[in-house]
Order: sequence, then structure tokens, then C-alpha cells
Amino acid sequence: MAKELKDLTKRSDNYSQWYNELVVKADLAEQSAVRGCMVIKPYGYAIWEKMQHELDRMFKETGHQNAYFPLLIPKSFLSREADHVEGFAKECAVVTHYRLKNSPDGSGVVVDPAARLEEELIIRPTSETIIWNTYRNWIHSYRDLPILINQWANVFRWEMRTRMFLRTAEFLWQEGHTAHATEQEAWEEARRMLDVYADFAENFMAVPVIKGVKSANERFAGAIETFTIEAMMQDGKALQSGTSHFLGQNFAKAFDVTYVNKDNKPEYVWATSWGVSTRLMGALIMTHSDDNGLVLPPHLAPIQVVIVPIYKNSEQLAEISAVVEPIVKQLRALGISVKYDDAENKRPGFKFADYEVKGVPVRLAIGARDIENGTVEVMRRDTLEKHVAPLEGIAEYVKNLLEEIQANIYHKALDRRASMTRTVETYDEFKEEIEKGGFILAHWDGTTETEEKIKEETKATIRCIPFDGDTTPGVCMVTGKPSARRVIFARNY
RNA sequence: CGGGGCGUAGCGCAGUCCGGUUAGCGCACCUGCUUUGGGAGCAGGGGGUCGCGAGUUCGAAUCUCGCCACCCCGACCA
Repeated sequence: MAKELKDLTKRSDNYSQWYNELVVKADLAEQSAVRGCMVIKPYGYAIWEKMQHELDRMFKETGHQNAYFPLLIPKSFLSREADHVEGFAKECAVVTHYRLKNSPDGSGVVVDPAARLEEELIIRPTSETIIWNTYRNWIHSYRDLPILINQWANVFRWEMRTRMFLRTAEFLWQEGHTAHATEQEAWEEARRMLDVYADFAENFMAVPVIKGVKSANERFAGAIETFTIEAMMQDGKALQSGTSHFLGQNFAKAFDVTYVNKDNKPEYVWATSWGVSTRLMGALIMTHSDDNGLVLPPHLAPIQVVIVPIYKNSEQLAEISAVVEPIVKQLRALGISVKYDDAENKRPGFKFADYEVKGVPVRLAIGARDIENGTVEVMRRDTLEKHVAPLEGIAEYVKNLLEEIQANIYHKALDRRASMTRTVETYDEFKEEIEKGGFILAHWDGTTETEEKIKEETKATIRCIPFDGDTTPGVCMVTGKPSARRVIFARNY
């Protein structure tokens, strides 16, 4: 029964298939009836809620507030900022009518042709335009600034090719949109929020990231500069996990947002925007999971500890439950989320496999034998190691173990990234190395033409120009022209 | 929009080439008994317009024509 619950394709055989199976089998999400959209199931959503909770706290700690803007954007708004148009005018869902009617042949409903909208509405692919149109009315004086707002919302982009969590047509995200009096303040904000993202990725998701700047080619449409955090998945491909943009005065000019400074002179407002999405779920899955299923970092696991009783009859179960109850209380008192799974319709072996696929960090199993000895069996998901520990002081022990697991999976990911990052000098070497996956550090002349050529010939793109690392100048591996420093190349999701 | 696949039970599939009993298998589901320290066993049971429409035929899941849907590879991807 249910043998295929954990029967995952091996990561090494077909990484994409393994990923898809994992998402479904860990009960995170499934494909919906709507093309390119997915249903996020309760367990998957619980993880997203944990992420939301921590990010939201970090945003508030850095002075931001939440607000909500409309789903539908008048088409004309998307025509206001020239570069933005270039990047966003395509692949959007368009609302053209506002009414349905019964079809004449009685077969259902049809769009009422008489109900055509005078101006079509676009389902937001991102909210810069509608937000800056709103900010025009909010900002008059330097006293109104800064505006530091975040919105939790869904957006929709009619992607041609979708993958669960990594690129879905509709996805959940947060988008911060800030307005500042000075250029410097906006720069600082954009950098600050990138740091918040990196902090979150590393300390909560246990996903090491590289902070850096996007090349002009990969920059957000409408931005002056795009900062990014880039993570490496287990197959060596890169995943852009969060971006923060310095928008300059582009949107202020497009939407005519000015303020009067202390000298009573009008000035355009400086802007930033930044966002992370449910794609982070994809990063989480692809960074830590193994052939047995999901591995969740304790800091984000909806269930940190599961306790499974092993019993032969209801008297035994009652006896075990009496011992487990105070342990649950102790763990909860330490802020640990615990599930005591005493469901009688599933056997212990099934529960073991199930919680393993779901990535629960620590499992405690307790049976008659343990009751006798005053012990409990502890299994840690990251290494799958089992051992018997005394019941005495188990709560503290588990608390420490959770932190150890959190640190361990982070370092494992960090080591993997280090082992899959190489430096190359020549383009021939590059072509050879890029096939093996991972990050390649190479010199590049800084031009879009060279980047395009490399992309066309190798499918690799510049993931970022990192803030940290080797800043020794050299010569471009393709053109031989001077290069200020090495940049990171990779194939990406 | 190109190139390739697929459509049969909730899910995964066999059967199609070469037409022929009542359309089959695994998982899931329901009932009962026995089980319970790593995914339970046995017995019984329910569930199908074989993607849709037309045609050929005594007879079509199977052959022919038309349509529809979905998937994969490209194009796209802030």
C-alpha cells in the first residue's frame, strides 16, 4: 500500500522530473485546471506563510508598512515608462469585457459583445505603474517623504513555459515600492532591502546567496540598476531568488510625481522597488531536498518535530500518550512547533515515510520499549541518522538539534556551491566547463554584445557582478578587451 | 507559431500495428478479519459515454476522415 509515496525519481536521473514529483508527493502543490497556474496545497502554503511572516517582520523592522493596490491596471498606464513598456507590454492577460450573457443556443454563457470596455484592463504583471500613479496624489512636499510601502499580492504573467513555483503564470509575492527625496537615500534603500533578502535566504531558508548587480541585459525594465541575490541549485543551475531595483526618477517622470523641497522648488521623486515571490519555495526545495523527499530548514518548517507513537493496542497508546503529553508541552514552551501524530488509521512505517517526504526536521518515535527504558528514538531528517536518547531533558536536546540541522544544511549547500564554482581564463575552457553546470567566474568586457554572444553560443548568462570576491582586473575571455573584474556566469532557471 | 508525443476508472498505464466473449492491470477507495519498532497481509466489493463527431463493417478502444484537449522540445521568461 502506498509504496510509491516515497518512490521519487533519483535526482541524478532527471532533475526536473524529480522536482515535479517531489512538489506533488510532499503535498506542496499541484497543477491546476488553468494553464500555467498551480494550486498551493495547505502544507505548501504553511511554508509560504512562515516565509511571509519572517519577511514581513523584517520589512517592518526596516520601517516599512503594508498596503494594497488594485489587481487591474488600465492599459495606458503600461505605456507611460518607455523601458517598462519594452519589458512588460507582452505576455499579459487582458480584460476586455465586463459582462457575460446566456448564449442564444442555451449551451452556457458567452461574452456579451455589447459589454466591451472602452479601455482594456491588464491583470498586473507588477504594480509599479498603478502605484506610481497613486503616489502622484500622495506626494506634494518633502515632508511627505519617504514613502516606504510593501504589498503582498498575486501577479500574473502569461508565461509560455511554466514550472511549479519556479515560474508559474500566477504567483504570490511581495513588492516593495518606495519614494525618496534624494538619490542617495533611494540607493541606500535598494541596497538595504537586498541585504534583508540575503539575510532571510541564509538565516531562514539556509540557502547561501551571492549578492551583486545585474548586467544591463538582465536589468529590470525601467530600472537604472538591479541588485540580485543568486542561489545555486543542486543541479548547478542558478536561480535568481530576489531582486531590488534602483529606479532613479524614471517612474516619477513617467507619472509626474514631484515634491516641493525646502527651498520651495519642485523635484522629481527617487524610487526603488524590490520583490521576492513563491519562487523562493522552489529555491528551498531544490537546495536541500534529497532522494527521500523534502528537507526543510527548521526555521521555516511548519512542523519542526513530529512524534510518532508505536503501540499494539489502545491501552498502550494511552500509556504512551501520557508520556508524550508533557514533552509536547515542554517543546511548545521552547517555541517549537510539534505534531503528535496519534492517528490510528495509519501505521508507524507509513507515518515515518510520510513525514520524511514532507521534510519534517526531527522525528521522535516512542513505544513500549522506550517507556520501559525512559528513552525515545530521535531521527534527524538532514542526515537520516537515528539514535536513542533519554527522555529526561529531551526538549532542550531537540531545541539544540534543530539549530544544528539548520546550520548543517546551510553549510552543506555552501560547500556544494564552492565545489561547483570554477574560474576560467579562456572561452574554450568556458564552453567546456559550462556544460558541467555550476557557477563560472570569468572576465567579461562589460558589453551587451559580448553577453548576448555568450548566451547564444552557450545558453549561459551573467547571473551577477558580485559585490564581494576577486576584483583583480583582466581581459575578456571572448574579446580580449579590458575587464574590471570577474563576473558570475551560469545557466539558470 | 514550428518539431515531436499523448488522450482508456481519481492517479499511472496495458490493450490499438493485425477489428471478434462481459475492456484489463497497479495504486487509491469501500467492507471484514488479522496486523502495528520503517511504506501491512488476506478475502470480498464499488467505480468506465475507451477525448468529441461522423464514416467503413455483421461487429470499432482498435480502421478512415474531421475536430478538440493536454504534455515535451524551441521561440518567450522583468
